[in-house]
Formats: sequence, structure tokens, C-alpha cells
Amino acid sequence: MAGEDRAEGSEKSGHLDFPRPLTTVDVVIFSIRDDRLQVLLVQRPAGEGEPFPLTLALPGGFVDVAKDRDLAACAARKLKEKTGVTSPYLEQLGSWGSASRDPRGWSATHAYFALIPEEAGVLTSDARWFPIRDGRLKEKLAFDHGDILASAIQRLRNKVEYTSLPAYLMPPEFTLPDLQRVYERVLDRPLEKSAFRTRILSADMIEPVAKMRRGPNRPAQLYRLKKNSEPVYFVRTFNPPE
Amino acid sequence: MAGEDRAEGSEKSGHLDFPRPLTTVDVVIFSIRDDRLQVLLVQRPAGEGEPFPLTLALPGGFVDVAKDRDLAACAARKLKEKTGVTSPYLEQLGSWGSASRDPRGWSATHAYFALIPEEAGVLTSDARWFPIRDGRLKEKLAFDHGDILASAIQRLRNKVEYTSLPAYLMPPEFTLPDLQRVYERVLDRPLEKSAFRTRILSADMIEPVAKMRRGPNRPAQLYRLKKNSEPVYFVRTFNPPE
DNA sequence: CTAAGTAAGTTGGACTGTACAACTAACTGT
DNA sequence: ACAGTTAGTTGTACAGTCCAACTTACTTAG
Repeated sequence: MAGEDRAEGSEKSGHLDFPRPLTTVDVVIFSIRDDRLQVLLVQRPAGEGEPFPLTLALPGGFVDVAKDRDLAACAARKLKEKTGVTSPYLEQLGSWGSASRDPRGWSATHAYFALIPEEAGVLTSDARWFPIRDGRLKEKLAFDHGDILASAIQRLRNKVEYTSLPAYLMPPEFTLPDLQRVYERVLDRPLEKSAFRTRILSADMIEPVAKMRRGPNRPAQLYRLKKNSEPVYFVRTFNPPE
Repeated sequence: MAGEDRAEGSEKSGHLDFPRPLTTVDVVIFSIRDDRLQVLLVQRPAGEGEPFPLTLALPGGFVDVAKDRDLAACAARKLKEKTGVTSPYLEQLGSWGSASRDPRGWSATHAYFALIPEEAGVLTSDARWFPIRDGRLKEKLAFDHGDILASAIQRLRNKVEYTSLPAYLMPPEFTLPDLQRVYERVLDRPLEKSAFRTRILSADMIEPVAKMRRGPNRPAQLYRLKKNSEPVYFVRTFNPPE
């Protein structure tokens, strides 16, 4: 930051009394629920002077310079406050800043996206899950949160093509068909069973546990994520449609 | 942004008089010069109260809420001020914010990265090119700019594996061996000639011009980028060296 | 005029991994 | 026993890379 070469406009080198943008952090929290990709949203407060009262929005809020050591900690704090989840997959998505996105003035938000398993998540009362259908959300959101969410969905889909990210949406133990189904729910298209198995198994990211999932048909091997939780990058995408 | 659900710490809902972080934009500007990947750096000013006086840093500075409509415009402005380039490849890299990265207080920077051709770039006197060797810069940088640059290099390398990004480093007309050489300079490893040609030509991103590059040996076909300047994404990476 | 040198561009066989589809395996319920 | 269902395997076709040898088109030295 701060490579201000000489005073520009209201920037007086050495003085810091020029106007500063509002600074916030927002979190796009994804999960698979009811066999669908869903996103966690909150309702804007209705108080005096609040922008977008009662409109749906991403969970987030102002950076607290006293409480938050850095941006990632701020995002983790907001995620925890809403869901109780403490160690999710949390990745920075980007930032959005402009004079017009918030009626209260020039503002910039740092957006993160998180993936959490279905079981995790004891929600606070003001947060609710909303399904992503046909790659987008039906509801309108406050601020430019619709743009941010669209960007998050696109990023998630892109990365799911060539990474192991969906593993972070899984419960501790799962079968290969379970995992494939999650890939398919996120990508919204079917994948080849044999190619999928080959790819995942040769990626050395999961290991079998000594149990089978039993059901009304042939039992399936249960797996869990290996210790090192870094996502795996494949050298090919799944063959794209068309 | 701004999903502050109720007052937290110094956040008083409806009031905006709590402390705000400093907000800056920094730009990592890459180019190929002298057959090497290089990055544009400036020297920090030496004035009273300036952090990291005379240290090398990324070009950047405070967001000017009066002058800059949004973050991308601010980044484009800083790029133009330093290089004169107006329509480069400009992509958001991420943001870095913490209590400790700037001695003047809690600060957050929005980092961008730009790719410009060798010819472009009439530099201002305070900016200079520095080579990236072995995937990193030898010099130490101010603030956390070393981290930001490392992140930019990694992102560039990752994307070069499976996109047409290096096309934005090329002059208006170039040969396929020219382009391959730029890929190789960024990735710092040799690529297969025949596979490279097959991939690039089938991507429908360049078109031949009715000219050949002549030299001391067999002439090479000249190409130019096609009109639509969106980067192309390949479904495979170049096979990695593992 | 020819021969050596060099870089551009092509060709072919081995290999890897996906696409597609048919197959076998293991269980439940009737 | 047998139909139904899902798990998991196998085999052929194909696409694209890897590797290496090859042809092509030019310059320059002798």
C-alpha cells in the first residue's frame, strides 16, 4: 500500500487527515443442503439511517480496528458469529469499492468465500440458507452483494472444474458417489463415474476408513480427507459441456 | 459490505464516527524486458513521517475519494501515471489489510496486477524495472509489498499454465516462437514446440497477418491478437515438471 | 554454386487420461 | 429365487501432450 509519491488531491504526505473510505468485510458462505448448493444470507437492520432496510444481504460488517488483527481474522470472526464454524475453507474473493455502492459514502468491502459441510452450522436466528438455482440466486440483495455473490459462484464453479474444493463441503466421512454428487450439484451437470473415480483416487487426497456405508443396495466404501488439508489442483478440467 | 447486524465494539449503527482503516491501491506491473520478466517499482519518498523512506515499493497510493470513482479506476490511474499505458490487461489480485502492515495505523490495500508489452511504457523518472529471477525479486520491498509481489508472481505463473495471458505481454505483431518464448520466460521452463503450436492455434485467439518475420534463417509467420481481447482458458495445463 | 548452419514448422509413435458404454458385484425386498 | 438399485470395474475410442526425428526456407562462408 501507500506508495503515495507526492501529495495528490487531498493526500497530504505526512498528514493523514484526508477522507477515508468506509471499510467492511463480507463473507459468501456456501454449503450443500437438501442436495443443493445454498448460500447464507442475513436481513439488513431496519434502524434509523440504515441503508437497504430489511433487504437480504451477505453477512459482514465494518472492520473493527480494535478487534480485528487483519482482514482474514475479521472474515473468520463474522463467519463464526453467524454459523459457529471455526475452521472452514476460507478464501479471499476480491474487493469491491466505489463512491456509489453505499449511500453513506465511498466504501470498499473485502469479500471472502467459505465452504462448510452440511452438518456444521448452528445458525443464529437472523441468518438463513437460500438455494442457488441455475447458477444464481433468485432474491435481490442489498448494496452490490448480488455482483459479489455472482462472482463467488463463478469462482467456485471454475475452481471445482480443476480442484478438490468440494471436499470441504463434505462431512468427515463420505463415499465417492457422495463426493461426485456434490461436484455435480455445484457444476450443475453430470460427470463420468469412472473418470471421476480415477481422478480423485489418484490425487491422493482421501483415504478409506475401515467402514462401508450400508443401504438398500451394494455397500459403498467410506473415505475421509487426508490430514494435509490443502486443496489439490488437477492438470485438466473435467471435460466441459458443448 | 456493511452487514453490521448490530453495534459491535466501536461500530455504532447509524453513526459512522468510528475509526476507519487507511485505504490504498497498489499495482504490480509486469512486462517482458531484455528477455526477462520484470516488475515496475518506485522508491518511497523521504519526507518527514514517511514510512520506509527511500525503500523500493509497488506503485500505488491512497484512494482519492474525490477523484476515483472506483477501485479499478484508481488502479488504472496509478498505472497511467507511471507508464502512460491506458488499456492494459488489469486484474484484481486481492487485498491485504492488518493493524501492523503500515506504521501509520490499521490499513488495507487493494492490489491489482497489470501486464503491458515491452514497447509500451514511457516511464516517469521515479519508476524503474527490476527483473524477477528464479521466480522472485532479489530486492526487499516496503510494507508487505514483498508478499503482494510474491502472490502476483504465483498467480501469473498459475494462470499462464492454462490461459492466454502472455498474449498481453506481446507487441501488436509477433510470431509463434516469440509467444512460446514469453511463456517459457514466465514459467521458467521449456515447453514442447509442437504441443504449444497445436494448443495456441486451436484456441482461435490469434490470426496470421500477411507478413513474415525475416531473419538469418527460415522466415516465421507473423500473427496478431484477434479483436475480442478476453483471455482464453485451456482445459489442460501444460504438463507440469512435478 | 554449393555446403554448413540455424530456426520454423511438420510428422509419427508412445503415453495419459477422459468419454462412453457395457459389464460385474453386493446388497434389499418381495 | 429374482427383480431392482447402486457401487464399482473393464474395454474401446479418442484427444492432446511428450519426445524425437524430420523437412523447409532462409543466410552466410568458402
